[in-house]
Amino acid sequence: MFRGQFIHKISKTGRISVPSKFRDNLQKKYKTRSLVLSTFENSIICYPLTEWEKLEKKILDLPQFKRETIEFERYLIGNAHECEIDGEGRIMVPNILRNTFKINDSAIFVGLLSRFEIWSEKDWNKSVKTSFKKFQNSREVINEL
Amino acid sequence: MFRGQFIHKISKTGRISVPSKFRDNLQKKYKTRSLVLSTFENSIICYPLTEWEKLEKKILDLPQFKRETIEFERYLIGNAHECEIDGEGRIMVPNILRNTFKINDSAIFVGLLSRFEIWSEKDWNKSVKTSFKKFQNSREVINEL
DNA sequence: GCGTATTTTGTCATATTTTGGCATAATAGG
DNA sequence: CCTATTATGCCAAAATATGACAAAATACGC
Repeated sequence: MFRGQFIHKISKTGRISVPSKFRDNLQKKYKTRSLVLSTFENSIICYPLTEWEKLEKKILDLPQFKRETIEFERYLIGNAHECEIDGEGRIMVPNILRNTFKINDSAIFVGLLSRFEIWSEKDWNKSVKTSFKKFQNSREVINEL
Repeated sequence: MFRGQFIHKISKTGRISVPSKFRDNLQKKYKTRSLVLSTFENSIICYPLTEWEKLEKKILDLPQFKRETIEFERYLIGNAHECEIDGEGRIMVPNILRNTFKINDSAIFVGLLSRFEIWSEKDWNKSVKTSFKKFQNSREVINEL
């Protein structure tokens, strides 16, 4: 499972090393060295390739001309890029995604069980400020846990 | 069961020894040498790995694009780090958590039955001052005991 | 209270991870 | 086809985590 937060430097060319714990999990649990990066809310969302493909299968079952399907696809699939992890444990974050989220110097990796997110420091800090409050609200929903 | 309070020194690198009573309980009752540390209110919350994984399983069943799920995950999972107890009974507290709660010199371990918390001395002392009053209020609510 | 056993803490050496730099390869644009 | 730009592979330095050992502090039994 992907968990926790890690802050890493990103090179001028968009290279960044994936946290080693994430890499281990990727290898052991998902048997892959590839990630699919896409956009979601204010950050880059990252799926193990194998998980992403499951998601695609589910999306294929949605009614293909329904407005919601198309809009969901344009957003999630239309921004998806496959990235392989190199020998040093790094990936290249595509420019389009980097520019969209203004990820320049450092980036925060945030584990979310079966996937993780990459945030710009600035946006993450902004989101953290309200995160406990949001958590409090979401807690109501998840009372039975 | 985890009970009571213990104060321990934390090294510059973030290493701290887990109270031996907690270690014994972890081994005997939960059959693990690993903890998961996360944030909750004003301290680091610590679960035996085996208990934590039960929680994760429940979370995995929630709809993954729903707002509440994500906000819950970002807060609880996004701050969760697995820590193994080493040969000397110590764990490494990740920098991110240490910085969040300003745990620098000494830390207080507080047992809460199936889990425990790690506090900075300062915050713990602050919380102690109001804790009897809070207890008085909570007493009204906890009727069925 | 005293001696022994256990627990906690400090230090150092080693291993792993992350980062930066550079040379080469691939690609796109003119 | 040549050039400019971007991507990739490789190496090494820096930063960080881990393991081992030993000293200090504390708890325990007598």
